[in-house]
Amino acid sequence: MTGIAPRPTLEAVAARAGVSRATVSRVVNGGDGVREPLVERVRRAVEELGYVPNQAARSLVTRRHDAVAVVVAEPESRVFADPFFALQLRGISKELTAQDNQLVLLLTEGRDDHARVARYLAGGHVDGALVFSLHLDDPLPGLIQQAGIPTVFGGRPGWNGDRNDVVYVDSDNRGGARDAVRHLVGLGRSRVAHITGALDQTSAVDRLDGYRDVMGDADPRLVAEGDFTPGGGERAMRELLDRCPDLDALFAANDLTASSALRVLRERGLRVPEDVAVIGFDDMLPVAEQTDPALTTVRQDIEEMGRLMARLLLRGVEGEPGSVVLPTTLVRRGSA
Amino acid sequence: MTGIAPRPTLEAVAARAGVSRATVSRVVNGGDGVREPLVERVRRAVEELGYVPNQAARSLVTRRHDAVAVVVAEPESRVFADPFFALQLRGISKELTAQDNQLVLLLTEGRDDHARVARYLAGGHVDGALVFSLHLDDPLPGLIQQAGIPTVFGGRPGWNGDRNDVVYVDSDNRGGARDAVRHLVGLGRSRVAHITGALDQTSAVDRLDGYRDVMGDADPRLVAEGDFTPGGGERAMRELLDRCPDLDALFAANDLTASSALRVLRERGLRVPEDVAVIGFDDMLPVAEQTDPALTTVRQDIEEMGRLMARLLLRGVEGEPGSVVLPTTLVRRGSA
DNA sequence: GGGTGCGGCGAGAGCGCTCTCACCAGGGTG
DNA sequence: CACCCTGGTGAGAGCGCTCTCGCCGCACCC
Repeated sequence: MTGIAPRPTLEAVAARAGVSRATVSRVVNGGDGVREPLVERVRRAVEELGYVPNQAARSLVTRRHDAVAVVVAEPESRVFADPFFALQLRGISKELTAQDNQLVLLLTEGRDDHARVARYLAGGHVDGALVFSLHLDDPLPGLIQQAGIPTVFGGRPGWNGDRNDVVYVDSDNRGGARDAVRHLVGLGRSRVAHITGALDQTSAVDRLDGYRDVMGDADPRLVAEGDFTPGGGERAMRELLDRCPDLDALFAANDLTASSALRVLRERGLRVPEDVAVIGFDDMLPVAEQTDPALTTVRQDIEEMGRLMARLLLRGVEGEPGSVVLPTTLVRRGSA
Repeated sequence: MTGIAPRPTLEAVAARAGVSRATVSRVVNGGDGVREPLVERVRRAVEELGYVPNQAARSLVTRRHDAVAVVVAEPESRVFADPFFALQLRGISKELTAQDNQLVLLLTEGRDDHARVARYLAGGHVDGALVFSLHLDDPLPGLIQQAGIPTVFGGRPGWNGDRNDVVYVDSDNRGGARDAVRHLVGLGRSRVAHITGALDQTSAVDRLDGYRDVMGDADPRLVAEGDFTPGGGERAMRELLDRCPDLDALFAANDLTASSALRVLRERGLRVPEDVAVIGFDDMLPVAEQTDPALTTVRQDIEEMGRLMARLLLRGVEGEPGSVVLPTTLVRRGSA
């Protein structure tokens, strides 16, 4: 329909401003070492022609891309229906935008995709990668490390400790869990139960560890395994009530779990918080605020985690000594 | 730490295979017009050297990028905590991956970002754009159309009709709403209320229109304005009950709204579905299945919408006559 | 006044690829 | 036997940019 406007090149701008290509390039890239009147003339020419640098040409010589890949391994669809990830993505996007970087999103579906992602990353299309490693046995992080590009992980990767060149950003899952359980104990509760998350994820393991830090191994029957989903939470809660009808508090591994637990408790005629005090984890607003009663929970600043991941990556992973663990805060509402 | 492996070039592969650069290029790009033995030799050389084409160099000459931008205007943070978008993104990602395209995610925060996005798109970094235009007064779609790159919209854009060169993918919001309301009427309900979505979004307007298609303008007091959020749903439900205590059914603009309405109804001592039958919209699983009773709702295949958007864009927008509206289905659960 | 230094600018190479074009077989055709 | 295709291959230009290098003019100093 419309004639495609031929995009102006550096050459065109140079001609219009009456200078060389090199000078235009200098101005476009910050203008150091060019005298003011020339800078002005070039700026005007750029403006008038609507010049936009060709990123492909630029990358070809600089070998930089001003682009970062965000890799999300998604073995189960559950992960993606999770506002958690969306918020983190948002934080990442904000930071990248602020630094004039683009966000290339790589979602993987199953094992076959791993090779594809690894090839893409190794292919030098992006300057770095932000990786969400969700499961302990996920081969993806390893493949990516092999690709040899700067990488920051979201959440502590499973193979912990043995590789100290790994940079990650995580919440203080263990500390947050401790705070929650201590709060319950401070309320005078002594039979504090815990529904874990999916234990192939470090966040779930860390939260369980936090619980144990306070409760010790007192009564192992007070711990039931969940999987972060409402369905798993429901099952675990029933299990717990059958095993330990005398429990007087619950620390759930996340808000979704806590929310289903709340339903089971009501169904059994137990009052919250009078009979059983309940605390969740995440502070996912649509969930935590809408339960009845509203959920006391451990807040983690998810968006900030994302932002930090991006910042760490861009500031150059090499310089950074290690990882960042963000603090959590207990948010008191009605349930405990 | 490690010596950075110098990535092999076409030249290197050509040398190893004993052919010219041109021939290697041909093989890498499909191998048409090259005789079998040569193809084999080149393939082996590629394999041995671990050659990966340099996308920047390629784009420089082809002016293609094999990358598509996904633009999400996000005036409110609400949008992003929405699984809706995540699912669509997933569909898009699957389709793009299948076609060897990359997904560049552009999230906009407020007005200032619009110019940035427009510049990026006009800058020819991507081959096309998928745009989620959420609000009627959003200037972004206009700006993007100006950028002159192929575009497919997610959801019918606000400025409807007057531009028939606009391609979009949408659910049959109006038809789905009709089905829902008809179902309620079929249940013998006559006082069917409606809580709308945010009426600056076409999906909300279309669902309201669907409601009116069945109910006519009978009793305007049976319609209350919501905004797709739980808070708005709660307020609207109270309003409705105060105005029309005799209502016996509710069609809510989405599941989140329906879910809060359910809570208000219970709080007022009304039974669902005996006293008031309730239907939502979306079939967002974590929400719709976890309410009490489980929510009857209008399902839209969100992931398929995303996939279709990508397909439409890649298949060449020019050839396509127009837009696609996907059907919805009523999912019966306990609430109606 | 002639060297020396230095900062601003332009010339030109070259990043790794695609694509046009010319070349060169080899096999039909008149 | 000269001719023309036709299909496979290589040579080479050039995409738009950055960056090194060398030149030039202008102090500055001995």
